[in-house]
Amino acid sequence: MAHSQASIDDTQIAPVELGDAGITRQEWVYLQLKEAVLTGQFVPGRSVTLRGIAQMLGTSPTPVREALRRLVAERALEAHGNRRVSVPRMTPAKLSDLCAVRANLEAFAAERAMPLIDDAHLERLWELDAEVDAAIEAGDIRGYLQRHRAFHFTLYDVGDASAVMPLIESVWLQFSPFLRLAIHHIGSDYIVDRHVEALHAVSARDAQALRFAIEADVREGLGSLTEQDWRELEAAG
Amino acid sequence: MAHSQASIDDTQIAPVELGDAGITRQEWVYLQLKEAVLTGQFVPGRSVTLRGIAQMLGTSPTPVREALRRLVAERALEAHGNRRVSVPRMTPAKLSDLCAVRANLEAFAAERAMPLIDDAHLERLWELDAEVDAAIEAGDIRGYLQRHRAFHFTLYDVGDASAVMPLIESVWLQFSPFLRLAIHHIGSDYIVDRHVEALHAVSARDAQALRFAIEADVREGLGSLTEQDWRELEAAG
DNA sequence: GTTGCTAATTTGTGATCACATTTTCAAATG
DNA sequence: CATTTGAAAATGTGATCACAAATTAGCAAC
Repeated sequence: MAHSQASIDDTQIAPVELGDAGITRQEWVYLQLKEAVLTGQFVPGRSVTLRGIAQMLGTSPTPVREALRRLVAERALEAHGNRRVSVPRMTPAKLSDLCAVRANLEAFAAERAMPLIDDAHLERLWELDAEVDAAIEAGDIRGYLQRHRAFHFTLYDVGDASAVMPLIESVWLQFSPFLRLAIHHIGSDYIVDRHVEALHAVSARDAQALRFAIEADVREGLGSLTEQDWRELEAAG
Repeated sequence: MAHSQASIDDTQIAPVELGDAGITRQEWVYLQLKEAVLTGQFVPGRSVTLRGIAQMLGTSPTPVREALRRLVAERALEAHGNRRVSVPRMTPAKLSDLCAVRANLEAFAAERAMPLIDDAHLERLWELDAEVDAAIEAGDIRGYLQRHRAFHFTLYDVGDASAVMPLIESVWLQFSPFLRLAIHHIGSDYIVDRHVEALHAVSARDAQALRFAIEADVREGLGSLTEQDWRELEAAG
C-alpha cells in the first residue's frame, strides 16, 4: 500500500505567510495543520513526518513537533507505536461510534445554546446557511466544508467559552479527513442538511425540535454511508 | 496572591523511576503530570514552569515542553497569553458547565456500554465500588480519587476503544484539581455516590435507570457545591 | 508607605546537533 | 521468483544553546 493518494490533490497548505502577529511559530504551524486536516487536505493513511512538515512550512522541526503533539492529543492525528504520526484511517465501527458521539454532543450543545441565541445571532446563522448552499451549488467542496463547519460552530458557540466546544472540535477533527474523501466520492449533488429545520426550531424556542433536527442532520450526513459506499470508497482508495 | 498554596501538600510527584519499558521520556513525563493533576497534586492557580518540572523529574526541558502541550490540548492545564502555563482555577460558571457536560457525556457512555457489560465486568465494578467505600472509610483522599476514577472509567470503557473515552478523560482532567480541593475542604465524611444504584440498573439492563443514576451521581457529586461552599473555599485558599 | 523605573533573573521559544530506532532498498541466497 | 540479509537513508527523540519576552528585585523619588 504505502502511498495510496486516493486521487485527491495532496498537501496544498500554507498559503499565507507567518504574519508575526504576536503568535508563536508553534501555534502558527498548529493552525495551519489543523485547517489542513479540517478541509481534508490530508488523506487518511498518509504519514506525517517531522522534517517534511518543517520544510513544507519553512521552519525547524521543533515547532512542528509540538504542533503534532497537540493534534495527536486532539485526536486529529494518530501516533503509532513506531513513534510515527499519520492521518487516521476510518473504519465502519469508528465512523458509527463517532457519529453517535457527535449526535449526542451537538444535540446537547444546541439545546444549551438555544436560550442564548438572539436575533443578530440567528440572522448570522441564516447567512451562513445560505453560504453553505451557495458553496454546494458552485461545487466548491473546500468552501462547503468551511461554511458547514462555521454554521455548526456558530450555532453552539454562544456566550463565553463552553466546555463542550473543544470536545466537539475534537470530533470534527476526527471525521473531517474522511468526510472530504466521502464527499469527493459521492459528489456534492447529494449533500443535504437540516439547517433550515434547526433554525426554525431555534426561532420557535422548541428545544425538542432543535434536538431532533441536529440529530437528524448528523445521522443523515455522517451516518448515511452504506456498506456499499464503503466498498466503493476502499476500491477507489 | 502569587503563591496561595491552599493548605495542600504540594508537588509530591514522580515516586517511580523511569522504567525504560520502551516508553519515551516525553510520554513518561506526560503520564506523571497527568496522574498528578488527576489526584490533585497540583493546586489550581499554580504556575507550571518548564525548567521546574524538568528538574523535578530529572530530565531536560524538551520532553516536558511536549508533555505540557499535550496536557494543555486536553484542557488539563491552561496556557495564558504570557506564554505561561498554569493549573486552571475553577469558577462557579465553569463548574456548572463542566458538570452539565459530564452528566450528558457519562450518561451517554454508560447507556452505550451497558449492553456489552458481562458478568465478569460487573463483578469487577462491584469490587471497585467496595474499594471506593474502603478508601472513604479510611479517610484516604488520594486513594479515593483513584478508585472513584477507576470505577467510572471501567464502567464506560468496554469493548474496543470508544470515541467518548478521551472526551470524558478531558473533562475529568479539568475538574479533578478542584475536586481534590473541595473534598479536602468539605471532608471525606459527606462523600456519597450512586454507584450501587448504577450497578443494579446494569444488572437489570434498565437503560433509563442507569442514565438516571449516572446523572444523579454527577449532580450530587460535582454539582452539589453551594454558593456558601464557594465563599468558604475562596476564603481558605 | 506607595509608586515608578532600571537591572538582574527567570522563563518560553526556536534552532541545531548527536544518537537510537526505524524504514527503505538493493544485493544475495534459496 | 520469492525471501532474507545487509547497508544506507530517513525519522523521532532528547539535550543544549542563543535569544527574546516576561517576571521579579532593588532602589530612588514623591
